[in-house]
Amino acid sequence: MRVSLLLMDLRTLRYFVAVAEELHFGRAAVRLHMTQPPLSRAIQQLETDLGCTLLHRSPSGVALTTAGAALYDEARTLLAQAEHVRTRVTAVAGAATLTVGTLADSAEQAGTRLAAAYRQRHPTARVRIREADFTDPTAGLRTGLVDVALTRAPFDTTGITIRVLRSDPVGVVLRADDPLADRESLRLDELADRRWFQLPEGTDPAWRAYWSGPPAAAERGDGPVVRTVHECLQSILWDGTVGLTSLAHALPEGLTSVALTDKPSSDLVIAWNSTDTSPLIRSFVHVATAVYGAARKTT
Amino acid sequence: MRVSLLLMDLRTLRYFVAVAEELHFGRAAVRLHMTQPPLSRAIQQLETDLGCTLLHRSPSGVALTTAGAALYDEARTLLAQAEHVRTRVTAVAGAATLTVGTLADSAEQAGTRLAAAYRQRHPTARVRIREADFTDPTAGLRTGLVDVALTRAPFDTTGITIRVLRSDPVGVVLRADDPLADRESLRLDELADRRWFQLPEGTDPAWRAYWSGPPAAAERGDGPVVRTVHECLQSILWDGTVGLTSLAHALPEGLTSVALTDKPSSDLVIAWNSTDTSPLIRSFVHVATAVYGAARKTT
DNA sequence: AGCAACGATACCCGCACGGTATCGGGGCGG
DNA sequence: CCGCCCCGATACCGTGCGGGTATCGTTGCT
Repeated sequence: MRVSLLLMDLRTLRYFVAVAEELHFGRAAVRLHMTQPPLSRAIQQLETDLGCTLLHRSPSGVALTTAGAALYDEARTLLAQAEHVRTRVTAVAGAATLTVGTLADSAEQAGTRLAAAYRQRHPTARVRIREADFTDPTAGLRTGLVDVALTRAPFDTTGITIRVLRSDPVGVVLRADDPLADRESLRLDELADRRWFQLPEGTDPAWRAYWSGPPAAAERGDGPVVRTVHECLQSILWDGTVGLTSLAHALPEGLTSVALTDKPSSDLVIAWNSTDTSPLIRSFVHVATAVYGAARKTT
Repeated sequence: MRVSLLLMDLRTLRYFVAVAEELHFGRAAVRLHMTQPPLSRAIQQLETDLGCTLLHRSPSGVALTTAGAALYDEARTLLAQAEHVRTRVTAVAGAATLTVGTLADSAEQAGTRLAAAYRQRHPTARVRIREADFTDPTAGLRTGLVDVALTRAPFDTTGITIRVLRSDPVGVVLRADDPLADRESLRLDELADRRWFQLPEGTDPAWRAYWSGPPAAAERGDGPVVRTVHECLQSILWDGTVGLTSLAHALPEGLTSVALTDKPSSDLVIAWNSTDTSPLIRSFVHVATAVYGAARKTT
């Protein structure tokens, strides 16, 4: 029968406060980052809920009724107290620390937006960043060095839960004066005879296989073993090695990237230990999926 | 991008308070008139929102963390203050009066449930009931005697907005010793030669036509003119007249009703002047549609 | 070991919230 | 005086979330 009917929640009160201060639905809607019609409706519902008129409407504007003025005062203090509750509780919870592992430049610019958004929501939490090199695609998740990792698939996910944040096409990085540097796109096997990066032995096999160039080159194993982005770029510049990269990156002078037609895209993922259900991690994942688009959960 | 993410609304806090007091998700869910799974989820979301664990879960029960205990105190006071806001604002609005018109027994038992639910939501509002007779299907809406009417369609709805609350089959009322009283169902024309009630001249034509029996009888106009339920019943008992009624009613001793196969159902409606948008009326309509099932709006 | 209790998870559905498009009506200028 | 404009209200639509049912995993007790 649905008789709850309690519409006076904090969201609606925030709406009303905005309208009461702007005395104009359109401007209030802008301030609330929404459009005018649902705001009008929300205020109407609030009025029917309380059973009294809060605003005098006229085509030239809006004025508060006495009840509206009363609600404005009450609502402001209530909202302030609600914020107070947040800070109080998180203060009692103490300064928790969340350690985020990133794989080289996986996070790039969005990572800073992510950290900013997260710090805004959890001002008391400490966020430590630990940047990993190519020896560990989990960036320290398994060893417990970090709580959550921004990294790139694929790697062994037993015991680890990941969420795909984005899927980037992958290309090959060449010196700008390479004969193939001007091509629109390439196939992997066109570069099978080049020297390709190798990842260090002992790293995750799936991950090593994905990033180590074409199978033939990986088999030969005549390329340099790289651990950092810097090593990759230097070796390309110095001895003409080639290597894979996500095409979203900016490259230094003297290097270009060419799209590959036969290499599956690389997933930027956020990962955490499946057994670790701390709210800070949940919240971080939540913010991350919000900052990037929608995402699907796996493993 | 959806970055609002402010889950700490009053509803969620009510949930948490219930769990904190019961220390048991199942019992808390019962108290909240819901089931356990969405409650678990809501608390989880609250924890990720605040970024700290509020409850220690174990298969044998639940315990508050220090943060949980803090939130419990804060939340209780905040909820109390929220209720305070309600009462404060409605008090400032003053004791408004809502006059409800009912058409004879249209409201019947559900009417009392409606009034109870409405009084519970608006303790300060005065509700006056004005019972109308059959001379006015709007029960005083047009003349401004009432703000809102519980009545029966059809009638002229220009300038009036109605919502159908329910649709009742209509039957004919007979003396229990009438030769046709034992029939399972009847057609209207089987009773065309009887004397039928007539409604007073000058009432709404559509309404008069609907309730005045078969066209032939209405044409003859040889039945008594009735204004009240009492008059109807008395005239059936005394001189064998017959009349229409919604089959939902209980009838006094000595009378029975028989279903009619060729009479369209009668709509129980709630009606108000279209120009009258007072929140009290909106709220009353809202409660009414909740008390009866879902409903559709017309005119 | 088996069972019972309890919270968590998976999955589904209806609705409410927020969006776009449009209306109505009062004020003001040409 | 008519037409345009401003502003709030309404209509309608799509989607995400809050609720539901069914089931699982774990733990403790018998």
